[in-house]
Order: sequence, then structure tokens, then C-alpha cells
Amino acid sequence: MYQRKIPPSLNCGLDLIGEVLYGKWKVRLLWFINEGHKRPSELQRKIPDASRRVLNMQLKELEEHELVSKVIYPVVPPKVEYSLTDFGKSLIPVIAALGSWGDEHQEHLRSVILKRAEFNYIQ
Amino acid sequence: MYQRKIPPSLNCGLDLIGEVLYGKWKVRLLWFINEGHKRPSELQRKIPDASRRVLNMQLKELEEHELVSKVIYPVVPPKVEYSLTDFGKSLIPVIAALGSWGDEHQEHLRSVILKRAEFNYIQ
DNA sequence: TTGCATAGGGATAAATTTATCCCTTATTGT
DNA sequence: ACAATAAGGGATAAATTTATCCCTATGCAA
Repeated sequence: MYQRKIPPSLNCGLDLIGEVLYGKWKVRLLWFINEGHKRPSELQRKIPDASRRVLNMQLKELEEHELVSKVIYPVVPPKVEYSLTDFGKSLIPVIAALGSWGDEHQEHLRSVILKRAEFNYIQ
Repeated sequence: MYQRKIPPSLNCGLDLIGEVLYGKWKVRLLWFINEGHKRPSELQRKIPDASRRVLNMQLKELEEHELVSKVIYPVVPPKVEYSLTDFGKSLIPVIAALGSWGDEHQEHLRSVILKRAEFNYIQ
């Protein structure tokens, strides 16, 4: 696995939460798990833009950060379920706030994101 | 400048907010600007772990996403001031929620972050 | 018996983000 | 004269994160 070389900044609350939520799909994973989509395959279907590989990796980090817990059922075909820990649950209102703001400002956001994209994307 | 190759996902509110806040220092920049630290040099002093270069780049993106506005005073030595747009201000409560959660769970966060770090860092 | 679903991970390439280094301009303080 | 401050950006290297591809295993259904 990749070995970090630059130590993280852990000065304030924003640093700390950033350290556990920084990852392209982590917030969505937490959200969908909270919604009851617990199995990796369900999560994959909810987030088709992500590869199975990255989801696994980010789930593992969420688990190491104790935001989710994982249960492996010893059956065949394999069955795995993730759920939020109490710690993870405490984050849901914050994620809800993020999502609501995004929803409320959907139009403006799309507009500025796409405007900037015009200059910076290869078609 | 770097040309993106992979288009962003813009399906839900979480995607959208992620698109404008994803960047190592962006949330902190918004926060400190809101606190009244408007000049680049002040921001740099508030965030010494970041290089001046990245802060400039991230400020530029925040500006392109219309979360902050920039005023250049035609004086020597140069003077520049950033401030939040109304759109940017609307984000402050959300950032406050992130920061509070981080502060409230400071101990646990430090613990899990460092525990995971033991396995993944080069000393 | 071929194919799909389930879960996961190694190896490697590519994409993206940050870090480093250096250079410019003009004024103020020493 | 020389260093410091202010702001910014080009060039390039390094770090970090994602994407791709491929391989394992087992029972069930067509």
C-alpha cells in the first residue's frame, strides 16, 4: 500500500474532519450506508462513476477511521455489510447540511462549475 | 494550466458541493476570509503548512466558482483583498458545522488518525 | 457447462494535486 | 546599497489519488 510521506496538519477541527472525509467518494459512501445500502454491490450500483476498487479502498479507510464497521458473513457467495458506527452516525447531520446546500444551490453550482470547465477540459 | 480529462460527476448536491470544496485548503481559506483575514499574506500566515503557490491556485478556483471575489488595489507594494460573495457567505454555516464536529470529536479523531498513520507513514 | 453474482486485492498506469525553486516589480527601512 | 514586504506565476518534480486490467473462489440458473 501507499506510504504517506508528508504528515497531515491536525491543528483545528477543520483539519481533523478533512483528514477523514477527504476522498472522492467517502461522503457519498457514508450517506448511502446511512440510507440503508449496506452491501458493497449496492453501494457500487448507487455510485456507478466510481470503480469497485476505489470504493473498497475508501471503505477500508472509513473503517480504519472508525466511521463504519464491517461484518463479513461466512457464506457463499460472500456477503458483507457495512454500517455506521455511533461516531459515523454523528456525522450524518453534517453531511446532510452539505447535501442540502448543494441541492439548494444546484443551478448556480452547475453554472459556475461548467463555466470554469469550458476553459479547462479536453473534449 | 492543467487540463482535466475525466469529467466530474454532477448528479446530486453532494457531488456539486464536492466539486467546489474539494481542495486541501479551500475550506480553511473560506473560513479565514470570513473571519476577516482578507489579504493573501495574512492567509498565508494563518495556514503556514500550505505554500503560497497552492493558496494562490486554490483562491483562484474559489474565485472562478464565485465563492470569493478579489479586489486588486493599484498601489505599490501591491495590495489585494479577497472577500466572500453572497454565495460564499451562504456556505459559512455549513463550514461551521464541519468545524464544530471536528472540534467536538477532536480526541477521537486524533486517535484514529494517528493509529492509522502508524501503519502508513514513513518516519 | 458457460455465465453471472458476490467480494476482494495485486500490479501498474494514468490522472490530479501539491511542493519546490526561482524570477519580477517598486517602495520602505537600515 | 541591501534586505524585506507585497503579490503572483512559470517550470518542473514529487506526492497522492484514481483508474484499469486481471485473477481468485463458489454456488446457482439456464
